[in-house]
Amino acid sequence: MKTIKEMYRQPGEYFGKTISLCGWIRSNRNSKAFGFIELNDGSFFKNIQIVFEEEKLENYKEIARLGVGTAILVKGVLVETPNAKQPFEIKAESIQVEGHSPSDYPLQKKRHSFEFLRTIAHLRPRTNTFSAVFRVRSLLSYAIHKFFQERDFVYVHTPIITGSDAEGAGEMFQVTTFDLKNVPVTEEGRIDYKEDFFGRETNLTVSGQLNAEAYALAFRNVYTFGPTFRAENSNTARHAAEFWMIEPEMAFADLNDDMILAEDMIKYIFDYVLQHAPEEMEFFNNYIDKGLLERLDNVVQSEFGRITYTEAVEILKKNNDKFDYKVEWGTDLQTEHERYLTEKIFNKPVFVTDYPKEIKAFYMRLNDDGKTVAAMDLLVPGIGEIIGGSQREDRLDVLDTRIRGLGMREEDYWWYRDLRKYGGTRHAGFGLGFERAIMYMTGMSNIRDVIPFPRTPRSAEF
RNA sequence: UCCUCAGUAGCUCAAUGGCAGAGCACUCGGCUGUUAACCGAGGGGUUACUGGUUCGAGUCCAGUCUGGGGAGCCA
Repeated sequence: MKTIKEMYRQPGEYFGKTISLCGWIRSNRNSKAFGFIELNDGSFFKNIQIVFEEEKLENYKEIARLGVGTAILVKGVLVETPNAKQPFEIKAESIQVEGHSPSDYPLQKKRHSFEFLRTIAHLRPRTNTFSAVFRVRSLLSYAIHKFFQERDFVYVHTPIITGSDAEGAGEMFQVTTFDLKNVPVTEEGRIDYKEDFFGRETNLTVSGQLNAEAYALAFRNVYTFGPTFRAENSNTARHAAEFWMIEPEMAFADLNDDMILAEDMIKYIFDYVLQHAPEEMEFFNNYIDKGLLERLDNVVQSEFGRITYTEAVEILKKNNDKFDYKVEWGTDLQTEHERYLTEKIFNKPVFVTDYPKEIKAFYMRLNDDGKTVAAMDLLVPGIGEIIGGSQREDRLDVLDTRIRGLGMREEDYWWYRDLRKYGGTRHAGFGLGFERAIMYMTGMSNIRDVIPFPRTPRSAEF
């Protein structure tokens, strides 16, 4: 059994030879005595054309009637077709049906809306677009591991179930074995979590960062790559309740090292996919986003922009008449401001650094000005924030002041504080939204279309 | 959660308050090199749901549900 990918990659090896292929019919056109089947076997983005003739097949009439989606086994000879649209085709000697596809098969050999395809998430990987998206997702995933492994980063599996609501970052999904119709309560009438499975309140993780820091302070350079959960009622094209995140963490590194790593990583993984999925990338460029390849080439070759929050505010304030929300130092940048920076001012990815401490998380390192923290966001055209990172606060007394100032309890962070107490050092890391990277890479504009079975508010059908 | 737009055949969409329509798909027939093949015929509807206005509602009004786009939160 051969694959269609082998035909396309080394056609010369197979010309004139009889080969077997199995796959699914994408289209079937025929006339009285001959017909053409577009076959896709999942090994490759493109299809191969099967020519079948009445005089060669005893089951010609049956084959001519087969619908889109039918699984078949084909034996035939690969021949060159220099004057046709396709480079070669299979002259069938026999075609056997493996699985029929009745006429109510929802996929047609024409364009469907992404909205409709989301309602048939189990069938949409059989379409061109989703075939390309999910092969790129796989390659991008591999490229990320390759990038970090080549640099001797240690891959750490941080927990999915967590006992800390660490960052206070958004709503969390609670994990419990309680019978929700009969929850144990204490004498004071509160929920008695001591009776729950873990003996405490637990949730699905919103970030592996705090755990990754512990391993960075042992292995120096580490990364996590796994699922993350946010129970926010976010209804946008860029948010999902379950998504994947890559979180590198480096000891003996500052914010500048962090940005260098982020830039190197983005360039490396994009370049890897461009080289290993040329057919898919060309498809995206032609049918999803016309300027895609040009923009990605620009990303791989250009230096990312860098600007401090304070400088960005100065620029944006001069253009305040263009914005619905006026910019003022101390407020967080709105989407419209971020897009203006990355799309109009820089026209390429840009790091914005050193945000006011009030609008950033407690673990970010306080700068010498006492007003800002060593944080960085990487903004990219079309998507917005794709990476958020920082140098971590490694001075225990400063960290404690921050924790208390935010009304949090030091004892809840006892092990995190231990990392500063015993051999603490400067360290930094960031979080890359994996799906946002895929969106940027493919031009797909909705996060629901780059996750195989997406989970969003009111939606977990598959 | 807020703002906004939409929901009509399997899909993509038309239809001035007055007979429910087209293209594609599907079924049947035809066709000797097709490329989302082509030609002919046919079947296919609780107009998202509930209520209201009206002689008459796909169309107007109210509510609900679902989806898209935008915002917030963020990755």
